[in-house]
Amino acid sequence: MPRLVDHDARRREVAEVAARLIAQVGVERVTVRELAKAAGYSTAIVSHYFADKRQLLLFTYQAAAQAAQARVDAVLKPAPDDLIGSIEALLPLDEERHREWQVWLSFWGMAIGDPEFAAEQRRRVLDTRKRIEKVLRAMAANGKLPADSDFDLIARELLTMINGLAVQAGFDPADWPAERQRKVLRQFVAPMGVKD
Amino acid sequence: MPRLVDHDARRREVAEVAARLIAQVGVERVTVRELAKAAGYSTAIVSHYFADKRQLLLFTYQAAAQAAQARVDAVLKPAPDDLIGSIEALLPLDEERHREWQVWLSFWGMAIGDPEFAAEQRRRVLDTRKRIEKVLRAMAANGKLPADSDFDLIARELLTMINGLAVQAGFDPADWPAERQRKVLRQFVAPMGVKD
Amino acid sequence: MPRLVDHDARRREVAEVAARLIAQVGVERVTVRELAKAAGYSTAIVSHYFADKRQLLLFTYQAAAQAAQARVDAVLKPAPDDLIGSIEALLPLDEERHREWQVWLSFWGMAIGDPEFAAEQRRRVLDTRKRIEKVLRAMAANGKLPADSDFDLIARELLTMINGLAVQAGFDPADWPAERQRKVLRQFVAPMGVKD
Amino acid sequence: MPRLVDHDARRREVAEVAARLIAQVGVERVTVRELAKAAGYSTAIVSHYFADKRQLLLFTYQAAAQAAQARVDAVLKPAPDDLIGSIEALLPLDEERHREWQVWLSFWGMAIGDPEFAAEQRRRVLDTRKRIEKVLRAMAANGKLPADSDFDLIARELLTMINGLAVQAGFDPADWPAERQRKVLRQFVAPMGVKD
DNA sequence: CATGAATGAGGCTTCATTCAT
DNA sequence: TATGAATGAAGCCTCATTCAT
Repeated sequence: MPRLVDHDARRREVAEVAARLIAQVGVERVTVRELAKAAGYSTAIVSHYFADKRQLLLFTYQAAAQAAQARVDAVLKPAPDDLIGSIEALLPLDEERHREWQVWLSFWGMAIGDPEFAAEQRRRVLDTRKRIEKVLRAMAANGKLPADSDFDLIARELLTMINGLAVQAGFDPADWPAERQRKVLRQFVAPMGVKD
Repeated sequence: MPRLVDHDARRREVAEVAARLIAQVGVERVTVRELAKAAGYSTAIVSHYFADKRQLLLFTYQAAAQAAQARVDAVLKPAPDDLIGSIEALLPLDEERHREWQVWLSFWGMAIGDPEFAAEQRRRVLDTRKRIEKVLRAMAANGKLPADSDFDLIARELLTMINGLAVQAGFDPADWPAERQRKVLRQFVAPMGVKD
Repeated sequence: MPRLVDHDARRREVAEVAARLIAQVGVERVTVRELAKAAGYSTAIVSHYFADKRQLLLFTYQAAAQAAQARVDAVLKPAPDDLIGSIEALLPLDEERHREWQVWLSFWGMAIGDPEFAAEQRRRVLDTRKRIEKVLRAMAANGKLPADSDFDLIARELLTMINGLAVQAGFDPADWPAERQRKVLRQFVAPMGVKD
Repeated sequence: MPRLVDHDARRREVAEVAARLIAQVGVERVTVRELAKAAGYSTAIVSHYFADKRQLLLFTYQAAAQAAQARVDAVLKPAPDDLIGSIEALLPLDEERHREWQVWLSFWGMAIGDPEFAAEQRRRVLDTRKRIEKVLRAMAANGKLPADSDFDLIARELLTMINGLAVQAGFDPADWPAERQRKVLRQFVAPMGVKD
């Protein structure tokens, strides 16, 4: 009987290596050879677990998105109205999340001129916005936000800020230490009329 | 007597074509051949006017940045404290500026893993922020803003918003018509205590 | 006690599947993976039952040759001088034999540049010619053919015709229905002075 | 001004090298690298002059077909009813034509499973048959053949013989010296009632 | 100044084969 | 006996760059 391998686990493993590489050199400069070397396999490993290099990248993108979501969910599970917490789970406040944003930024570049990745990006933005909106509604239910707020608009503003912060911190982390990011975040949230 | 050619004009011309191509297919998928064809020159055009493909791209980046700056300057010259106007000169409110942001987004992808382009990006962000700060100070001088405002912080917030809006509008222009962008912009600016 | 497997039967089974595949896609495009899938085994099937992919193909070639011979023998057993019958047993008159010729044609292509397969092909031609010659001598013995005929030459002519027909019918079966093949066959045989 | 090159001549040159290689190792084992080496160019030469390796092979096939036709035409121009001559122009009677048939045989193998090459093969067969038929009609016009002959059928028989001879001579040239091929040819033509 | 020809490096992918289980 | 995992070699192709003209 042959050695059996958890196919999905191996895919995630490869995708994880890919993400690390992307953060370092950019999606478009990730080569199968480099990836294989970094993962400790031969170049054929990619074709073994993915139909295509493209499929690997798509999977990597989605895996990264899921990881980010999971982080947010972990915050919201005990406190479904923890707006600040769920946003901070997304911001590049530490090394790990900084690296994650490097990956997003790189994928954005790829999405220009690649309709499928652009669509994926749109999907993710929409999804994140809906989650933020849900948090806002939970806040309203708890009296932390006026019930007649324009939840969609506020969610858009918040996501706008998140993306904007991430872009800047992504390219200039030294100029955007966690404290400064949090300060801007508070500044944005303050005028929303949030009550504690 | 050799035919004289305006070297710099030719460089700008090529960069303009490059920018158009980048917006369509992404920086990393722009090939010298495609560029030459689009520009109506031979493939040797790059080596002729630029040391390198890389230099061409860098020049393209800088040229695009200058064009954006010029647009802002045109607004500020008659009205140095026109905050909304100068910001709107940057947002992807119409087809042309949308295309310009596609170029930025694409360059961001390239900047991941390319220190020189990342530095260029940092430079540009800093520069833009300084310009916004200058507008804010002009506003303060005209009594439109409290004199003790944290100009740096506000400029950061505004640029954060600009980048955030551009990312989202860049990938989903249908979801971000000019009016919606302006609405978010006003929403951001309102709590700043701007007086007219 | 290990499960006993009829090694040879398994080899023939695999070769049969290989022949089917060859007729569809050509020898050179038959992959072990595809073959394994079609046969319902794992990719290691080849190494198990054959030293090599090459040996598998050689075996397939020989098995196909034997099948054709068996068909001829079945005709000649009851009637050793049935020239027309034995030739028709070789011609691509129906779907099955058409498929068989696809296999031969494909192997011919492989034989170019492959001395071993070329030798195999020569062997088969020689063998078939000898069998035809034997039929001719049987005919002579039965008074159906002048005893002083040049049996070798006639056999060569007949095999020439068989191969020629098969090539054309192989690539254009619609243009070579059984009837037309038989017509040409009769036309060739007629001047030989065959008596019934 | 750049060095100009006769594009078509270069294509024919490359195709000629390809044909030589095909006769040696078989179409499917011709690699771009080997071809480039044999032609004295870099591997990029193929993509330079052909869209594809496949296109190169198709071109090679067609170029070889044209060369064969030209040889036949050269015979028929001064003597449009020279049946034997035009057929001999096709048979593998010398080294050059033997090599040419190696190429055909190899392409046949490729045509199995490749509809486009199979169609090309059908086209060529049909074309050659029509040319033979034309010769037959010229013969009839000159009283060398009964006017009511079944020209189509005779042409089919002759082409059948040509192909059959070529296959056998192709794989066993030692067994098929020119004289033997001619002998079979005469044997075939004799019963047709040709008058000189 | 400008070009088309030609290159060499390197990318992705496919495939027969080997190996531990 | 039989398997799925994994490999390394090799294939085709693309591309930025160089060079003679």
